[in-house]
Amino acid sequence: MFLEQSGNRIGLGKGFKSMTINLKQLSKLLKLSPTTVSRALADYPDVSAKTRARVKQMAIQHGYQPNPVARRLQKGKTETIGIVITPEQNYFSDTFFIDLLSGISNQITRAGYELILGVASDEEHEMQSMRRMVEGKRVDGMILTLIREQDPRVGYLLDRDFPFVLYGRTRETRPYAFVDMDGKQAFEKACTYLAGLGHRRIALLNGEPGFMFPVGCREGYESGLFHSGLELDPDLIREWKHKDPSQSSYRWTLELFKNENPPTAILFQTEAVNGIFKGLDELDLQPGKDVALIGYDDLEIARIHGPSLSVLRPQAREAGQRVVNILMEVIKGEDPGKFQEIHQVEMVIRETSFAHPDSKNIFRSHFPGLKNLN
Amino acid sequence: MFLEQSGNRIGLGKGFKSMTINLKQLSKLLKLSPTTVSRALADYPDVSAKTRARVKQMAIQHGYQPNPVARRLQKGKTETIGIVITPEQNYFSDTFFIDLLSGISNQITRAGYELILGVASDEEHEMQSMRRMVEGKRVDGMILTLIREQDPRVGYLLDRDFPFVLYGRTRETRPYAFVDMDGKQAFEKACTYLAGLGHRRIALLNGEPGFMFPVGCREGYESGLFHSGLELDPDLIREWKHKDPSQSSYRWTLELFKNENPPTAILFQTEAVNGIFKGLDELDLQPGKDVALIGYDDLEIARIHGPSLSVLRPQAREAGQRVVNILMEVIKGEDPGKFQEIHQVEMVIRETSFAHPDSKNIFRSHFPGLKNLN
DNA sequence: AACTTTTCCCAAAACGTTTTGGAAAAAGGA
DNA sequence: TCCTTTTTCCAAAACGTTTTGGGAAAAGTT
Repeated sequence: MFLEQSGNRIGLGKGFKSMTINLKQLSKLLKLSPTTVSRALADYPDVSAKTRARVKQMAIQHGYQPNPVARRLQKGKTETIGIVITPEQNYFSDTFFIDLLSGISNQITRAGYELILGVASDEEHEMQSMRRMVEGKRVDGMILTLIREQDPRVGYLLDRDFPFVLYGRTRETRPYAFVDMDGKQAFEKACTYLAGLGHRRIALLNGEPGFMFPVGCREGYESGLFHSGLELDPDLIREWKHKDPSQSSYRWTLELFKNENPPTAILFQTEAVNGIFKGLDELDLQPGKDVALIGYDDLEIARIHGPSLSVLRPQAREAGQRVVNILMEVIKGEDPGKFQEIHQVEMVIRETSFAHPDSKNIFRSHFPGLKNLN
Repeated sequence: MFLEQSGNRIGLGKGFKSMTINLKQLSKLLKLSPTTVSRALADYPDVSAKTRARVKQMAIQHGYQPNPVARRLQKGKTETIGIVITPEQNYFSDTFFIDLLSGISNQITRAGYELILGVASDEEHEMQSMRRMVEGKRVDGMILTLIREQDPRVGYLLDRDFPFVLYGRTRETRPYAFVDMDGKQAFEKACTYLAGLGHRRIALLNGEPGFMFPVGCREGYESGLFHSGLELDPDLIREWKHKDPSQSSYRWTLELFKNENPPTAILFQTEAVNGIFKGLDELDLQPGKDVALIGYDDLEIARIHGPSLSVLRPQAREAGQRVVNILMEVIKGEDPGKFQEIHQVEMVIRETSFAHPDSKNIFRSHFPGLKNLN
């Protein structure tokens, strides 16, 4: 009764902000030692059920929450994990990266941890931002994205035995933890699928070299061609740039069709879709009719252009959650080498991937002798 | 000499991670008290220039950095500021939001602070995430974006006198700090400009109602019409949705031109550009020829579609930096009401905003009597 | 009744800083 | 030389937790 009156109603005017309660104050209220209160809240068995209940009730009544900074100091952990993103990261283009981040963030919150964010304009600042976090003892672990084939960040972290998890993979012989999408399998599946629809000239508009992701895509593409009995034609492979996915993909699309034996299908990352559609439009080619398309990533733009885009759809949220769960294990001291996950990517067939009659005509015009188109 | 040998070369194999040095250890090395070392590094005047130099040199030699967690506890500050983003935030669509974030992040780092990120799936989780930061004493201040007309977050923070800065504005009578773009002035400028080019039917494809941003855009639009002696036609105003900017803007574009007296120009947020271009294409209208376009935000997609898009270009990076600088002042105890900034937005004229002959023809066909088109 | 075990609680130390309130030594003034 | 001022340093306290290492009381055991 007294408590109700003294605790909440009054003092609301101004000092509300400072009305946060202390462990010491709480323990005084309970006529217990701080030790016991702390242990009661942490469910230690050496505090009686009765007092534990009493403590907890009083704690919620006063809205007590342990000061995280103090706990971190005592525990010797920052309860924080770090991530550095870069604007170049056109992963940001649409829902994909935010989905990944969403999975990461939610899982981190669930663990009572914090996510600190660095934004770096280039490769050098990226490293600098990470070093600040690591050497400044600001985080317990790092999450790395947009991995390059040769990625100095990985070596750096391995050298000092600092916990980290990659979203993606890199060329590194020492064992490390990662979660990656099976881009290879995805592109192989898409390529085989298109071949099955009768396409014989399948182009690849791939991501920027230097990064690891396009490597898998290309492997899958080549493997898909091989298993379909098709030959690899270097002229059908192009790379768009991270800085201007639309412009570069537009340019490459035009170039692809200057080929005397142009493609009837294109595999690409969905970031590039605007450029491709513009290029095709300019060439008077209809997506899903004259040219089949399958994009990697199911972005919002994938659904706006003329016929809706068939896509390979990675589960970004789930991947983000796994990255965090794994990182927590690594922080606990588990062997990072044990955690190497490759997630399957589903294929969503929409309108751009069907072998249209016109597509077959184009095809025939190139190979007039052929009959069985499968 | 001895130091070189003992310090770096050896011990690299494994224990590197634990090779971080302490204030106590450092002071022992220097044969000084921790007090003096701490004060030397903080440039207090009561430590002699000689020892200060000695301390600093030893500090960098051993790579000493004060443990931020310990400092935070002692200083009673978290040295951390929080931000919560939501996937709905299609601000993420392209460079705009990442630019804002980049400005924020860099300035925070410069101040020696940390940026912690929450990702919330909806309005409710947004609040929840913020409360965790505030009531959990995890941050010294908050940055709010994507502000709604009635935004419960603002009231919440004002109620407990917690430092925060808005990127944007809301309907709230109590004084608070914000940085906002002058969307009103921008749209007024664009509208007036188009009117000056002879356009008499100017449409507005505005952002989702409920948010504050579209309010200013509309005000500017109406004001621009008024100053150009044009009448407001409610039929020329539509709103796209955050969830699917392309789809909804596509739909509304088609609808706009069902009007018996259709627009010859459209003002919109660039997020919606894909839908508009698709709609116009379907209607066989050429952007920059049959219809003038000016978008708000200079995104990468603004440059890919047929003619390059004229845009209103807010300086996101600068705004982000200002937000942080202001927040630091508010945290120090300055009156938030003193910090209310409205930044100008520049207009970049490219290809879609010129009054093309055809545009005038369309215009004439609607107002056959008129002569002076300005 | 005496001894052992279990239950329940707590005082003190520790985490790594910064700040407070001097104190010793050096320098200046008479 | 003695007193005052300035310079230079430091011991101790504090920030708010959690963990360590018991210790007293209660309950069991013989």
